[in-house]
Amino acid sequence: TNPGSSSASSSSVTKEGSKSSSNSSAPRTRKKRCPYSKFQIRELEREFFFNVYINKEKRLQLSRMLNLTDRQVKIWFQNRRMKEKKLSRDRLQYFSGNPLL
Amino acid sequence: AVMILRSRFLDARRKRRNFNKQATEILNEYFYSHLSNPYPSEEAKEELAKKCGITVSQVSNWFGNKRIRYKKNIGKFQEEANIYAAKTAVTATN
DNA sequence: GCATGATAAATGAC
DNA sequence: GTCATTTATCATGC
Repeated sequence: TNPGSSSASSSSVTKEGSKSSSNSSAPRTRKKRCPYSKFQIRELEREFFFNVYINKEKRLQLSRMLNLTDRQVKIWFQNRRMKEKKLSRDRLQYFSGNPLL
Repeated sequence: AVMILRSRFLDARRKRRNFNKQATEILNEYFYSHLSNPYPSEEAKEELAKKCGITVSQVSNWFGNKRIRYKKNIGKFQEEANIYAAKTAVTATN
C-alpha cells in the first residue's frame, strides 16, 4: 500500500498527460490522493527544516530523488507551511487557555 | 515537563474524542438550515465554536466532513435532515 | 463493523 | 505566495 515508496517503480507517475486529443469535456479527473512513503516524507521534512521555502533548483532535485513531480513537491511545501502555522496556533491556544492543569 | 506537554498536544490531534451531543446538535442545526450553502463565514465559525465549546478548526473540520459525507450519501442523512429542517425552519427562512 | 474527528494530497480562488 | 476547500486515508470510539 505504499505507492511511491522506495521501490519506485517507475511505472508511473503518469501525469495526466496525455494527449490533447482527449475530448474537450474531460472533467479533469482530479488526481487521486496518494499518501507519500516514509522515505519521501523524511526527505521532504529534512529539506523543510533547513528552509521553509524551497527554490526551483532544489525542488527539481528533490522531485527526481523522490520520484515525485515538481508540482507535488511545490504543493507539499505549501501544505507543510500551512501545517506549521496551524501547529503554532494550536500551541498558543493550548498554553494560553489552559492553566497547565 | 516541557517535553511532556509538547507530546501531549502533538498526539492529541489524532486522539479523537467525539463532541458532546449538544455541540453536535448546534452544528447540525446550522448545517441543515443552510443546506443550500453550508459554508459558514469566519464570524459564524467563531460563534459556533464558542457555543459548542470547540475550536474554530474543529468547526471547519466538522463542516468539511459533513459536506462531503452528506453529498456522498444524501439518502443516509435524509432522516436527520428532516428532523433538523423542521426544528430550525424559522431561522432558515430569515 | 461502521461512525466520526483529524490529517494528508490536491485543487482553485485570489 | 496564502488559504479555504475537496477528497481519501488514518486513527480512534463504541
